[in-house]
Order: sequence, then structure tokens, then C-alpha cells
Amino acid sequence: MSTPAQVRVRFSPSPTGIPHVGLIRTALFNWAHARHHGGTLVFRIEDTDASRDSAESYQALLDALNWLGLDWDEGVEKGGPHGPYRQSERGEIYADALRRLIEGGEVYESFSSGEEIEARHRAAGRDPKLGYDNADRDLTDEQKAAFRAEGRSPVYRLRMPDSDITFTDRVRGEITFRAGQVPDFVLARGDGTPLYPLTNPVDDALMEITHVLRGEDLLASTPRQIALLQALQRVGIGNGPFVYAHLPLVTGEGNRKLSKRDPESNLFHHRDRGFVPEGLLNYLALLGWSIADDRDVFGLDEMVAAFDVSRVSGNAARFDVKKAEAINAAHLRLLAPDDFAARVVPYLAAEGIELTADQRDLLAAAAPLVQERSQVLSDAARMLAFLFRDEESFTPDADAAGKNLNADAEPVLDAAVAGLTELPEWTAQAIEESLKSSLVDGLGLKPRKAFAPVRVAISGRTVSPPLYESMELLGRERSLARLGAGVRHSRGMG
RNA sequence: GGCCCCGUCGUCUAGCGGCCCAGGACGCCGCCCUCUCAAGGCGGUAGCGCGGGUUCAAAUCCCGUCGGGGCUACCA
Repeated sequence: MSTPAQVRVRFSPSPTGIPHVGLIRTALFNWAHARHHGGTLVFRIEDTDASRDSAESYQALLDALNWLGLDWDEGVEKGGPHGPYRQSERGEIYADALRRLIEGGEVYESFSSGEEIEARHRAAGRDPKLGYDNADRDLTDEQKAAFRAEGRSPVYRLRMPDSDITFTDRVRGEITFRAGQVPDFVLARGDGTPLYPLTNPVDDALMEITHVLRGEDLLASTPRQIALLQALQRVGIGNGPFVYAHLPLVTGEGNRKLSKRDPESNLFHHRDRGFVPEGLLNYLALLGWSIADDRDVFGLDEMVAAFDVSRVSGNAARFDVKKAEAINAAHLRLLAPDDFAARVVPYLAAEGIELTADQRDLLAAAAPLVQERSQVLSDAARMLAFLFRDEESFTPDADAAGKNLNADAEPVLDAAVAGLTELPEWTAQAIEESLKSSLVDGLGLKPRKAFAPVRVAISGRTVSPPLYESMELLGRERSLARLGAGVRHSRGMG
């Protein structure tokens, strides 16, 4: 595909709250688009609302992108020829743009209050929710002076063109907004504070953005931006409108836009559960895009090679935790064993386990046992935790113990201990033979019945790494100690 | 209410006029492997919202309708 100019895209969040998966999906698509075309990704911060922006949110954004490995070429923390990249530091630029727009007759002062606008609609028998009625477009100097004399200060509105606005959205095709449907809108407050509708297009123009990939929630504001971009061009700023692509919304239960209230909207929630960047990014890529008709597990490099915005779907996409986990699980299995083990470490720490050097080796030996049975890294940490707890602090999961370390379990565990104590060598194979002979053959139990109490006594859980291997790694002494503790627990239940 | 977007299995999607009595994935169900939970393998379940056109032929094009969603701030 050929593109006339060098591709320049941007990721321009406002630092409010915790990074949302929908926001990150947008970042990913912009990143992929830039990388696919060998273009430039600009990372700009839209912090024009001091009351909502926070330094923590800004840090969280950096943290998110760094964790995911989504790098940018120009922007905050990096600089570039179009800085500064935080809107809070670009006040003079917006003031200048506004001044030129006013001098060029593109923008006018508006004194109407919201109540007045509604009142006019009611008086005329119109829907009061119609929005601004462009009533202040041609105020005379005398009228303006009179308003000022009342102590009122005006807002600045862009004079919208009286012609249709049509553009070709890269994902949705041609979209037209009829003339007169979009009211003149506010670019800056009376005190001159620039607002998003002004700053966003001004920066896109100045930063020479060529493609805007953003959420569908911004689709309705596109005609306003196009009109502004054209006006800016007339007063000597930028080259007019560029290509737009509105990405489908990411929704939650009930097809509603995923709200900040939903835990799955929180990027860090997924990181905390043990999604790896590869897995989460892969899943996010699937929300509106597909790499092939028969494949959905792929890496970032493959995405970059194949990405094409025009193949993005227009349908809203529901964030499905189950599928996200399945994709993540596939990536977990793709990891080299030592890499997998290393990534589990922080999740063990979250369980309160700090590893010693010896335990590091133990982890390296044990991690492969759970690599294929984990969906997220915290699964692995939970299954492995029993290996790293000393006998004083080890306590089986209450639920598992209640169901499996009961009166019925006592003879089972006793028999297991008896057989295991005398075992000449402590290997998984020897353990297996011993347990089968003492429990299955000796007590005539079904394997299900026989191994459940042993598993819970040893690992503390009903789902664990393979039992015999687990016991081998745990060692004879500790295994017998836990079986003994299991016996005592069982008596307590009897 | 107005403007705009969207409408293929429960969910994410492939499909861009014949290759589709619709393919993949997740989920769900079943079976197999196992004298261990799980994992894994195999199989199954389930969908083109509806009504009109256009065409030899429509999931694919057009119109209508119904449904869902977004926007509608001196937030971004």
C-alpha cells in the first residue's frame, strides 16, 4: 500500500485515572499502524483540565506503555521537533492559534448562557436539547460592549461552514454530516483557557499527523475537527484534514462501553493477575481486527507485518475475560522455561514468598510442571507456592482441606506415610509405585479417592502440579511432615 | 428527541455475488488419554435480526424496518 507522505500517528491520552484497556487497544493499533508503515508514533499528553489530570495517572500511562513494550518515536520523556508534548506546556501555541482564528474571522465571541439558549429553543417551540443556536454569530460591537458592561465574558466559538462535511473513514467508509447539523462549538473559555476541541486539532496539525486512529466515541466530533482544521489552514496553520479511522468501542457486559467501574477495564488488573504483555496485546488486537481466518495466536512482529486499518471491523467488541485468558495461556506455553520461571517470581512475591538462591533453583525445576496448566502467572504462583513455604507457615486451602482432609482421609494418609517412610529412593517414579501399591492396591481405593487427600496434604490445593513430581521436589522429610499434618487435620475433623 | 455508527454461532471474528445448506477461536457439552487434580487429544452444540427488491445466483449490493450503541459540556 502506498501512502504519499511519511505516516505520522499519535497516541494522545489525557492523564485521568487508570489506563483503560480500550485506550490501550487504541495505542496498540496506532503503534502497529506506525510500525507497519515505517512511520512515526507521537506520544502526546492532553492535560488541559487541571482539575482532572494527575501526576499519578501520567506515571501510570508511562508504566503501561513500558510494560507492554509499545514504544514511541517522539513525545513526552523523549522529545522531538514538535515539542513540548504536554498540552499544559503549550499555552502560548493555543493562544496564538486562537488569535489568528479570531483575526481571520473564523472564530467569534459568544455570550449566550446555556439557559438562554434553551429558553430560545423553547420560545420557538424547538427541542431545548438541540444545542447552541449560533445566535451570537454576528453580534455588533455595541452588543458585545453591552454584554461586557453586564460583567459577562464571552467564550470563543468556531463558525461552522454552511456546507455538508464528508470524509472517508478508513474503517467505516464515507460519512457525511449535513450542513447545519453541527452547531458552532466552543474552542476556549472566556478567560482564554483552551479546550480540547481546539488543542487536539491544533496539535495534530502542528505535529504533522497524517492518520488519526481513535475510538468510535469520537466519531461525532470529527466534522467539528475537520471544520477547525480547514479554518486553521486558512490562517496558515497546518495543511487541513487528514485520514481518520474510528475503531470499534470495547464493551463489557450488556454491550455498554466498558466503564472504569468494570474491573476488566483496568489494564493493571490484568497485569496483576499475571497476563504477559504478549498475551494481553494479542487479545486486544483481536478486538476489532484479525490476522487470518484460521488463527488467533500471534506475536507483535506478526501483527506489525499484517496490520491494515482498513481491515478493522466496525462492530463494537466485547471484552471476554475467558478468551483473553485462553490467548494468554497460549503465550505462556510459548515461553522458554527459564523465562517462564523468571516471570513467575513477582507473582510468588505477591503471595508473600521471596525466594532464596536455593529456592530459585527449586523454582527452575518446578516451573515446567505448571507452565502448561496456567492461564495467568498467578495461577502458576498459587500452584507452586507450597514448595516455598516452611512447615510452620504451610496451611492447606481451607476449602480443599475441609473436603479432602476429613475422617475418611486418615487411613489413606496413614497408609501413604507407612509406605513412603521406608522408600529406598525418593524419586517420582518410586513415589508413584509406593502410593499406588499402598493406596490403590492396599486399601482398594479408586485413584480419585486415593490421591485427593494426598494432593491436598502436600500442595494445599485440589489443583496442583503433578503429584509425584511435586513430592519429589518437596523432598521426603517435608512430604512426610505434611502428610503427618494432614493426618492430624483429619483426626480433628473426625 | 436530534445527529452518527453498527447488526454472521452465547462471545470475538472469517466472509467483500457463485468456492458457504457459512470457516476459525473462546465458552459450553461429550468422548479419549490417565490406576492422580489439571493439562492435552478428538468430536459435538450453536449464527447470516426481519421484510422487500436487484441478479441466473445474496451472508455478501440497494431500500425499508426492527434492534443495539455512541455523541449531543465553557470534560477529554
